[in-house]
Amino acid sequence: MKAPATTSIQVIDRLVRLLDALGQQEAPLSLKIVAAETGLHPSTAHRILASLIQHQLVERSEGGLYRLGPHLLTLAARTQRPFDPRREALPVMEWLRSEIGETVNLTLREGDVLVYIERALSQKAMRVEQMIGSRAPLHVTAAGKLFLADEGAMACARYTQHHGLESYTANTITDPARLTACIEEARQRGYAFDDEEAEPGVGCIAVPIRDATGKMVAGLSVSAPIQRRSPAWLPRVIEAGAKLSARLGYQPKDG
Amino acid sequence: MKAPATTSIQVIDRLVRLLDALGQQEAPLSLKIVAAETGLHPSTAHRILASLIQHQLVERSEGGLYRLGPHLLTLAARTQRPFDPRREALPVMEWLRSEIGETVNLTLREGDVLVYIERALSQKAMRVEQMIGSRAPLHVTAAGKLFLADEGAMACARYTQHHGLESYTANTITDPARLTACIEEARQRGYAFDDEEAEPGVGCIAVPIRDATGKMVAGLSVSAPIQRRSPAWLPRVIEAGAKLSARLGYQPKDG
DNA sequence: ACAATACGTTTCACATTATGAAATACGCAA
DNA sequence: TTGCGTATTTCATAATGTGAAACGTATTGT
Repeated sequence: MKAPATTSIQVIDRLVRLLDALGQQEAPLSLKIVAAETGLHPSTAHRILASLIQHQLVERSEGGLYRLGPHLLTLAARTQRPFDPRREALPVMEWLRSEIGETVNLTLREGDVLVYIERALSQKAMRVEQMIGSRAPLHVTAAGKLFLADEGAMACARYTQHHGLESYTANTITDPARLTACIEEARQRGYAFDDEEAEPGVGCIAVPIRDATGKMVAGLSVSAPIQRRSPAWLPRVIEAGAKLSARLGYQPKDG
Repeated sequence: MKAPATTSIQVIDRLVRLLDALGQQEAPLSLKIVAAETGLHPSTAHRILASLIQHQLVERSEGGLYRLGPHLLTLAARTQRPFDPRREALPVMEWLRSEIGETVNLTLREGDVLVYIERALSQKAMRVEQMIGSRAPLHVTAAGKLFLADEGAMACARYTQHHGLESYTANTITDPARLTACIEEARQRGYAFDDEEAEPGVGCIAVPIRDATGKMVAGLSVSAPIQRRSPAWLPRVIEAGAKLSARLGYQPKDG
C-alpha cells in the first residue's frame, strides 16, 4: 500500500523537511538555522516557508522566527476520527505513571519508525525522557516490535529488507532470524521489551493499543533506567493497554 | 507578519487543498472524489497524494481510499508546546457542557478565520453542532470577535479591508463602524455574542482563553438554538474560560 | 557618523520540475 | 468475455521552483 519511491515531488520533500526541522526544537528558529538544518539555500527555504505561512502551517514569532503553525492542529483534529490516542490516553498514562513512578509514553507508527506523541514523565531526577515528536526505528523499541508483530513474519521480513537492522548498541538485534523470533514471542505474550537496544542503560516495556477491528493503532510503553525496570510492572502496563483498547472498542478474543 | 500573497507556490497550494478536502469528510475518499473536490486533474492529484503518502501526511485505507495520515499528529504534537488547548480544555468543556446542557466549542484563529478544533456536544436532540475542522469568518462568530478585540481597532480595520464583511444572514454585521463598536464592547465586557449572524437560529456566547503573556490563544464558546440561549450561562462560561486561562499561566489584571 | 558584518528579502534567468493528456492497468458487474 | 469506471503510469513540454545575485535592514565596532 506504500507508494513507490519514484513518486517523490521535490517541493513536498522539502517542505516536510522544513516542518520536521521546526518540529525538532521547542524554540522558534531563524531562517539561517532552518536553512542549515535542511540543507536548503536560504532563499529557497524563505520562499517555501512564506508559502507555508500563507497556509498557516508555519507561523512567525514576534522576533521573526519560524515555528509550526495552527493549521497543523486543525488537520490533526481531523485525523482518524473518532480515534485520538492523545485525548483518550492521557489520564490512563498519568494513572500508570503514578502507579509505577516511571515515564509512560504513547507512540504511533509511521512507516518504518516509531514516533513518540505523548508522555507522562517520571518525577524522578534520573528518568528516561523521549522528546515528543522524536523517532526511533521499529526494531530497537519495544512498541516497534509489537507493531511488527501485529503484521506478521512477512511484514517483518519486508521491514528488515527495506529498512535494515542498524545497530545502535551492543544489544541491538541485527540478525533477521533473531528479530523474527523476538517478534513471534512478543505476539504470543502480548507485550515486548527493549533491553538497551536503542540506547545503553535504557529499558522499556510496551503493550499494544488496539481498535475495534483488532488492529494495533498505538503503543503504550514504560521507559526507565534499566536497573529500575521491573517485571512487577507488567500487570499494570497490560491493564492500562487493555483500558485504552477497550475505549477504542477492542474486544479481546477468548483463549 | 503575514507573508504577501505573491509568495504562493502552486504545489503547496494544491497539497493544502488536498489535505483540507480529506479533512472535510470523516470517511476516507476515493481519488475521483478528491480530484473533483479540489479541481485538480486526477493524475495530478494522484501524484501529489502519492508524495503525501510517502511522508505519512496521507494514508490509504484497505479499500484504497485516502485519508489524513499520522505524521500530522506528530507535527501537531510539536506545535506551540507546552500549550495544547485540546489537552487542557476537554475536562473543563465537559464540565461546562454538563452545567448548561449545550454544546461547548474550542476554537483557534487561523488568519481571517476561526476554526473549530474540539467540542463537547449537547445531549439534546436539537443542538448546534460544528464539525471539527470547520471554519467561519471572524466577524460572524462570537469567538472571532474576541480575537479581533484582542488585537484592537487597527487590526479590526485591516481585517475588514482584507477579508471583507460578507453577509451570511440578515443579522450579519456588514458595516465596519458597527463591527468596530461591537469589538470594543466585547473587549470591555470580556465576552461576546453571535446573534444569528453566522446561521439563522443559532446563538453563541464566547470568552477568550489567554496565555501567560495575556494574549488570546483560543476561544471557548457555547452554541445553542437561539431560543435556548440564556444570559444565565455567562458566569459559568466566564468561569470556564478563566480556569483554562489560569492553566496557561494567565494572570488577570486588577480592576 | 560611517563602515563592516550578518541575516533577511526580493528579483530574475533558466534548468528542472510539475503537469495533464493519453495510454495502460485493474477491478467489478453483467 | 465484454464493457465500464476508476486508478495508475508514461511522456512531451509549458510552467514552475530554484538559487545566485542584488538589495534591504539591523546591529556592532571604530
